[in-house]
Amino acid sequence: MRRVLGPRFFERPALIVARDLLGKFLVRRVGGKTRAYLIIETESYFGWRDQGSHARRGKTERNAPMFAKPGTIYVYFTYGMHWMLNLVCDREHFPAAVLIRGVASDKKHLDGPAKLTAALKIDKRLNTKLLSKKAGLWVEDRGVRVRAKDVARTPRIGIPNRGVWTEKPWRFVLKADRRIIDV
DNA sequence: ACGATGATGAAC
DNA sequence: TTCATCATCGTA
Repeated sequence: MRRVLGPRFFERPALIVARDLLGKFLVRRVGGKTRAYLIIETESYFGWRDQGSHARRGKTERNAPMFAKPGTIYVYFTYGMHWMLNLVCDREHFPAAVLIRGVASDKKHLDGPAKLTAALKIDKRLNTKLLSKKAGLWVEDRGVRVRAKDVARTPRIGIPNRGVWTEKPWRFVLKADRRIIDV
């Protein structure tokens, strides 16, 4: 079973999409080579009120892709060094996205949002594009069933001093991914 | 545990 | 103009 996920998958609340992305595959085609990576860690960012989100102060030049159609790729540069990959969710004009924080292949374990973008050669050239084979980046459902007991939820990383928004358990981690990869 | 990295947007 | 940020690596 191999199904490319389209806008309909992403046209749901970011919290739902973040959970549902665990066990799906992020597929990258670059230089004629295609590689698939199991998504093992995500975080959701939801609406204007979310004080952990780039959209917390409204639309800006940088965060504009968050307001675009679901399935849009939002890549931003931070700390002067790192590219972050986000997949836009929910309806158009509502700022919501899922940050992809970790992926794994049979060879590599890319734990950390900047590690995976470096390894997959993801940078601003993908920003604002729709996930698609044409863009060279898409998501596939390959039939992996993720059970509730294999999912850990924690507060999001790197969001200090934001009150209740710091505590929201909006980070999702797939446990025991090694077992799933070996299947 | 801390400094370097050096884009972006907001606070001052 | 200065500061914090959805981090990581090297050095201590």
